Amino acid sequence: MTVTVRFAPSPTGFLHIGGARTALFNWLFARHHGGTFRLRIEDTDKQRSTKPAIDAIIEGIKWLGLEWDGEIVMQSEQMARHAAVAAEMLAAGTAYRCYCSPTELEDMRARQKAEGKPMRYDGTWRDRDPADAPADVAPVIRLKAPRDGSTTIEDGVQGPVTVSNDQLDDLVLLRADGSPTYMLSVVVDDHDMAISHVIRGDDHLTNTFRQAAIYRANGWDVPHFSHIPLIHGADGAKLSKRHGALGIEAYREMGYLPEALRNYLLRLGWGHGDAEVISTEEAIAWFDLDGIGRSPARFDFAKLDNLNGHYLRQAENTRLVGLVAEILGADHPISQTGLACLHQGMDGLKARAKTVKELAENARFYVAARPLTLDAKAQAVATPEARSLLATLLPVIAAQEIWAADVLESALRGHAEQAGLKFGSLAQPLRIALSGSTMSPGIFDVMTVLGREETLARIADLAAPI
RNA sequence: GCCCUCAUCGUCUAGCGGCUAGGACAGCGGAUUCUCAAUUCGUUAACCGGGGUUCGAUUCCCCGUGGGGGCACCA
Repeated sequence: MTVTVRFAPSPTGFLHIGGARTALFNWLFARHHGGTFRLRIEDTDKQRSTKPAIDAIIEGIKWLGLEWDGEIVMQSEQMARHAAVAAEMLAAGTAYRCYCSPTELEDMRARQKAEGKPMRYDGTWRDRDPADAPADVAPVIRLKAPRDGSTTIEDGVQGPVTVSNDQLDDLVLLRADGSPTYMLSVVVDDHDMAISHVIRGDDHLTNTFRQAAIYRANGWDVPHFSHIPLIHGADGAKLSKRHGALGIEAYREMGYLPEALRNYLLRLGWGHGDAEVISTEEAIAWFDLDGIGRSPARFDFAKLDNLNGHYLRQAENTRLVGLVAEILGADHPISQTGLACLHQGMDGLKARAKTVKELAENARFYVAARPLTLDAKAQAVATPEARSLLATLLPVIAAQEIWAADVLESALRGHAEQAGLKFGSLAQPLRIALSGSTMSPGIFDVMTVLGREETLARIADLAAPI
């Protein structure tokens, strides 16, 4: 069987984390089966769809590395086709015109709610003579849905799910203004695009029964559905705008790597034995519907951080320098020597960061101009004693002919021993002189990266005058 | 209100009738160490409740409780 899947976001906002995971699962499923992954923008709601949202979604998908196949389908461009299908259904007798006004429908629902009955269209116009149609009311077109029996779908995640057909009403296919509803549009588009598997959020599960009725009314094959549970916030509440429902670009800005986010999202709601760190190749090889969990998962930044740190350590230095320079360069342009320092110091830097943002902050001292500003903790270390200690260290360091980490280390350890000092007691003053902070990569690596001249100058800046 | 659905450590999960209920993150303790990380060793911690079915239930069934979703001329 040819596998064709799609990701079909509606551009009424950014690409949020749940959507990103849905896209990822679809992409992996397609790649796993050597199938096709399509992108369709469901922009039929002209009021709420915006161009910036479309761009943000496309950018987000690209950033995540989920390349789609073929052209992007804009749902709004298919509206004439959707309307034509509605007309065919009318002609075939699988749909009918309904002249109920919105007020009548509201009253109907209010009455049903009061009586404790399910809120559904009662089928007033289903069998009524079209001759009774009021002349001044524009009708909607409704599906003539099956009323008896029940509908079962074999969901790839939830298993068989059955709903009694009396729970389903005659949904609107075409609005009074002639525009298609979402229910019609998705079904027609999925059929036209030959979608074989629909993998989407849980929130569509009960809609699936209505959609299945549209497929059947047209004699079309019903695709295989899989409904994945939604992602919740850390507190278990539904992800809302104020509850961490951030756009994917926010994660980039927070300093997460796309491969880390992919790995995290994959594990959130999908498992493969004990596998935790999963490469994209492995993900493609292993991904299956069976592994998708049935219960909603909470988003956990601590685990994302851990994974991100892992991928940061794996990442190419050149790439990281580029990302860091982008952040640091926003304040001041970075000099060539600064860039060189970032390159050379990156091994030491990336081992200590969880996010690109943190990496950039930790790297700042390499590109900072003298004299360095000491942070609060560093200031506490910069006592008069520490300053005079630095003064005594200066000639020892300056005397080194060979500027290399191991040479500097043995020189300073030797000096500490001679002076009867613990090595740690001179390491911290040196660290704050070199980096302005109480934590940094190893001081000998820092010295090597900064070079003799800059190292001596930074120490001299802080050393007590002799 | 009606319908659908879910339920294992704090979190993500493994388990698919018989296990000392496993792993990962976080936490805690130790080792290492020039700081912070990384690394490494160890450790705390879970089957929502009640009924069944069965020789035996985390696992199957029912009820309850709790969470989520849907019930539009939104998508």
